[in-house]
Amino acid sequence: MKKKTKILIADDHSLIRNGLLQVLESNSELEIIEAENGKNALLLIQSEKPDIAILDIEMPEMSGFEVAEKVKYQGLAIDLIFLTMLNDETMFNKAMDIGVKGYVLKENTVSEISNCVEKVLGGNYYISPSLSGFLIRRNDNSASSATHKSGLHLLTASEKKILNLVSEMMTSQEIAQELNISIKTVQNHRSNICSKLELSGTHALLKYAMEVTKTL
Amino acid sequence: MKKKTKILIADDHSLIRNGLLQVLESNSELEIIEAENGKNALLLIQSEKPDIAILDIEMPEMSGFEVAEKVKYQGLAIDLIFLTMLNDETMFNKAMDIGVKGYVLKENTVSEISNCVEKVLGGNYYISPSLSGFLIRRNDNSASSATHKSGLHLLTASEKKILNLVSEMMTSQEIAQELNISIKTVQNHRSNICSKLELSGTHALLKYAMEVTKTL
DNA sequence: AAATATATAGGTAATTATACCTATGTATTA
DNA sequence: TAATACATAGGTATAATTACCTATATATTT
Repeated sequence: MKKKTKILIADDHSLIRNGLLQVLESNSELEIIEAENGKNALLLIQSEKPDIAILDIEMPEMSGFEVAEKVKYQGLAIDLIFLTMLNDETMFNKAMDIGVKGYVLKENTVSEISNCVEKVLGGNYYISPSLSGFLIRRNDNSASSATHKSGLHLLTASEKKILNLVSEMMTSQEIAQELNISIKTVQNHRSNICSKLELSGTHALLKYAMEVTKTL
Repeated sequence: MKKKTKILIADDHSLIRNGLLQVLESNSELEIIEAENGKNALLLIQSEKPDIAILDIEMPEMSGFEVAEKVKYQGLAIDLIFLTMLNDETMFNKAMDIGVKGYVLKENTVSEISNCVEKVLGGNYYISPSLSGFLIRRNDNSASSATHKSGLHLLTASEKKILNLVSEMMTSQEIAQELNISIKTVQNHRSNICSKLELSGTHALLKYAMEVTKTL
């Protein structure tokens, strides 16, 4: 008796889980297990050792991305597929960096999911066509000399520390007190970050800081 | 031969439509038709005259809410159920005002949908328990004058509109251009919102606006 | 030893946000 | 009719952010 391919579906929306189950169950080669949050997904990956995990990125307890990080860190032999509502380029790049094999948007058709699963089972990648722009841009960038989208690599340790506090909407005055340094130092760091990242405008830095940190 | 109850499912995500179909088809009393956007939903409501329409609010071409407005305006005999990702209190109140009979969050369980359909078919309302807070607050408002947690109820229509734009980190200047009004008007609205909500501090309003909108 | 990067701190100016005012026209309510 | 709420717009003041400077001490690299 041939061993079935085991697939984990992790999504907090039972409606979505149901839909996926429906699509995937039509292939009798597959054994399907489910998790309703990231924490359980990780536990099931560890105990049930599925071949593939389809992870919703936006989940309670632990995000799909966090699950992926831990899975990769622990060196578990599993292929990961991200399923998400948001076509966020930063998240997409982070997913590619971490070695995710499939990336599908929920707004795509049902058949995309089964295509994706088949491709990944065959050892290939599958990226939603809607995201091909991200993929092209990504290749262009790694070909030339590494212009990160986030630009975080350009920043020094102090600048990153301050960027974090900025992302929490702290004023320069508050940051200065927090770090026991002069407000002028904080202002200079902020200004330097802005010029390094080529940010200009009233709340450009705050906007950037929140965008960068919100997906972490 | 008894006439079947006809239900329209309108959602742009085929995954969701599939899930709903699965749940509702287990009841053989129901005849189900589908629409993948608001425009087609309205056309099908007019031509097929279903008894109930389950409308996704966030749809291309025409939102579920717009469909509901037109349906009510035309006096069509149909009960409406909103199915949405976002637990937006403003939208919820607008839905109740317009006479929507059911309001279910996609994050709720599948069984909620069938519960909801049954209740509405029986002539009752069905609101997701997750939204009971909205409902209570709504009742409190019409009765006494309660203190909302978010305080959004204290704001006028213009103030809410501006709060939304603030949450997108737009400057007063940008908001003024967007709305074709004076920057002073915008600044005054911002200031008034701050005092109404008892916000004080440098970016208090921005912080509040982002917190309120991020959980929707 | 010289050059470079970094953290620190000060100066100045322009723009913005908040915090107070006043005031007018309109619409609704008592 | 009088009172109230609201959207609009202006004035003034303070604090904050961004955008430019300069400058010093320390550590690292060449």
